[in-house]
Amino acid sequence: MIDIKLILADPDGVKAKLAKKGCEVDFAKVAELDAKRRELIKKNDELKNERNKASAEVPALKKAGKDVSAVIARTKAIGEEIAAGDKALAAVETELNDFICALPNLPDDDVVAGGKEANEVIKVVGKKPEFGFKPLDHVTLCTKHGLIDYERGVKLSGSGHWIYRGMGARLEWALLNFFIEEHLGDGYEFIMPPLALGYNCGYGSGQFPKFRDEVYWIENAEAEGDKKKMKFMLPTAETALVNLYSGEIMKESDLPKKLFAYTPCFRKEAGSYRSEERGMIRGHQFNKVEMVQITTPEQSKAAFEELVGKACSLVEKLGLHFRLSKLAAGDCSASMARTYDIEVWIPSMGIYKEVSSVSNANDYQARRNGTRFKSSVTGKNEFVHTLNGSGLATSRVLPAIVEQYQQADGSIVVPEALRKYVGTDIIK
RNA sequence: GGAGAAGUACCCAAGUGGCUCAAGGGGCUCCCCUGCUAAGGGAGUAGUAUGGGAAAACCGUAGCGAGGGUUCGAAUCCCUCCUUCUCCGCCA
Repeated sequence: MIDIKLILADPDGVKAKLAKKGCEVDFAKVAELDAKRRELIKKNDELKNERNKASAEVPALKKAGKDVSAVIARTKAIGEEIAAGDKALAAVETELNDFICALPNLPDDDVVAGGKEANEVIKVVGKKPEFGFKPLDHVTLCTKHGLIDYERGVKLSGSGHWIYRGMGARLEWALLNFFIEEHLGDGYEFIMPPLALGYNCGYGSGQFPKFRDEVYWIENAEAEGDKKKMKFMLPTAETALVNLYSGEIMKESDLPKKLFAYTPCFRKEAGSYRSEERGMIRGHQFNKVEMVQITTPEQSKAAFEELVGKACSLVEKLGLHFRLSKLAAGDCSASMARTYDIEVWIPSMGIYKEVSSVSNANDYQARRNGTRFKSSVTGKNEFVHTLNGSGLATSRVLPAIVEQYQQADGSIVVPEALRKYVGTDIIK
């Protein structure tokens, strides 16, 4: 969430930044509510002070054998006033909090305004493969080689589900292994989090309340109506990892914290199907290795570059043609100040599809979930910065590999980097 | 899933309604005395969040696992929840 102090100090500046994301806001209400809040706190604190003092007289008076009924009557009256004040304060704070929490993160200064159309391609790596034959699409190729069983996936769990089989499962597993080894080599810690998370994780990562309808909820029949008892299947490991140290004060010497996790990811993806997205371009469950860094504010820019570099390096080592785009403010997700996407070429679709999205949330997520560290710069507890990047999601890498590496005879060459995991050079 | 016990600060721990706005240790920090390694003496040690204040000072408020409640007053009594430990049950 955005620091309310920043909103109060520079409402127009914040407004201008949010406008880059296409978000129109009016902060008059915030100033008003905050003034009301302070007034109520002041008044209530004074009343509490009065009550504490009066109440402290009681034992002394009792000891002296004096009548305490007058004091008690007075404190009782004050108590009633405090109760009313607390109630009013809670209402104001809830209203204020709901408003602030609904605001997206501020984009970085160098992130341009606008939506998808304003995205900027930063670099292109490799070339579109040229086939001396009519190339097949990945659905045909995967079916032909028995790599993916689309039909039985649907039979078991409905549309948007598929089954990796045989060499397909080995290829998928090889990708995951390859990513994991790379991250281990870079000194990142391997995390295997729970796949079902509590509401607080969704909130702390900035995905809730806005996206709470886009995840799968596991309902607890006995806890019906109680949100806190319900769990949801994680839509990305980011949701778990950025909450790892929530509510804690980290040591500055432990930062930057470099983590990665392999998890399946579960998403409803309601209404987002497009006719050309056949096969495994968009599914309800897919595998992803996610990188997360938790850093000091000073470290976060370098950490972002590192994550982008790592993600690019993975695609590059797989020998795939891809491009790197810097997203415009409106195309970054709500929690993020900046995002770079890596998109890999899918020949059959004639477009680039995202395989990695690297983002810096700055302190937006940390403010929501309360992750801080003792800063040697300010001497105070400061919020950390959180960054995340897919490294990588497999569901589009595998189609890209299958399509980009297909041969005239229909066989598929296994990328060099994966051979030791797959156990073969070519899938025939 | 069931039964019992517990959760107090960096750690251990006292504390069943008001001289506890949390005792006492340990540890840590500083000072003194000794002296180059030991031992002793003294002081400090509730972080944090938040309101007032130009303010580093200073004055309040909240805070004893979390959230409610009772009360003039709650670490203490009541309710709900979380976590840990012990035992039982179930189990891939």
